[in-house]
Amino acid sequence: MKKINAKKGTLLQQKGEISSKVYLVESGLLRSYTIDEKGKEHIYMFGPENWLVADNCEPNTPCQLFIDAIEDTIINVATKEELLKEGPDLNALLRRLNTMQNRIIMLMSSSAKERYEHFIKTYPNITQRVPLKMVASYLGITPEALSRVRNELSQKK
Amino acid sequence: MKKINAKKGTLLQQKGEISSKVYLVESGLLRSYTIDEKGKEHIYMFGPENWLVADNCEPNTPCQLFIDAIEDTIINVATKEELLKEGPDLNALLRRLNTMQNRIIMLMSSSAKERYEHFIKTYPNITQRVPLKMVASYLGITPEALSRVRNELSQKK
DNA sequence: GTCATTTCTTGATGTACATCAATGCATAGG
DNA sequence: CCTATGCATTGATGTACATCAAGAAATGAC
Repeated sequence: MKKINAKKGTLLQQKGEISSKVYLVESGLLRSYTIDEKGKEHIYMFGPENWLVADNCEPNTPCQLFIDAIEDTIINVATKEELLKEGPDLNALLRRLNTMQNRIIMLMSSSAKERYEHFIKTYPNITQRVPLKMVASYLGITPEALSRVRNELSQKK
Repeated sequence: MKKINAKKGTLLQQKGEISSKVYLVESGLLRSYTIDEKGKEHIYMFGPENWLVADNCEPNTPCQLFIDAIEDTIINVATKEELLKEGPDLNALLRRLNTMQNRIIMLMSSSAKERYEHFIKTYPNITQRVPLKMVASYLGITPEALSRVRNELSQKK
């Protein structure tokens, strides 16, 4: 468990690396994402204070995610082996599974607008801290589409 | 840990129930799914032999998923508390996280065709055992769209 | 401060997929 | 055996979103 200080913009991990680490965010903000064949980014997860950010790839296979710092960030880094030995936090794991389940259901059944509304309710602080195009990427839509959704919502009031 | 025998069509759990159980499939096939406001089903997961099927909802809150038997199925049922006491299988948990990560990335970045191709590679046996409309539901597309995708793919050869 | 870069927005157009409707085939139940 | 129900396919049409392009506003580099 090593504490490191990642300046905004620092790339912590690349897609394709074998030995992926686990990043416990103390302060700041990380993000994990893929880049598809067309060169398009898809944000998988934001990692604000107290989040555990990791690529959940299979052991000894190349990972899928890039991880970088959106803000200057202080992180505790560990290998997965270290973490397993320490005995991982079961409740945290279950919470993580819950988050992912919600995300999957959301992606399968909700419109762009519904996803955005859910996002600002669930992560109000993050919305302020990242460019909107990253929110769009997290929601699985384009920045243009998000802009129009926001327009519509502000009209309504 | 109680062993039960669920006939094809049996509903094991409803959306909205508080105390959701964990179902370890011995033989047969389960499925978990939601129904959205428009009455549309979205299959969250198939549970063939040796799969653990569960709604990963937060403790003491209403769950989101229906779970039923697609085939005559033999299951071991446990409460989450029981399972936690026994000490859960960490590797299984990590594999689960990996599966969900792949699913999320797939939903965010792939076309209907790509998702279907990935599905038949990953779950070749399931494709044979369920109606295509359930595959479509799992992939997040309509049966009509899946039919056209399959058409296209068979033309190509 | 100035210039360059990124971000956000707006409009025009394109497209992948949904929806709706009709038909042919299975399958299951009485 | 016959009928009802569910499943798969096909065609016509609709729509939510993507893509492309341009401009304005904010941010950052030096």
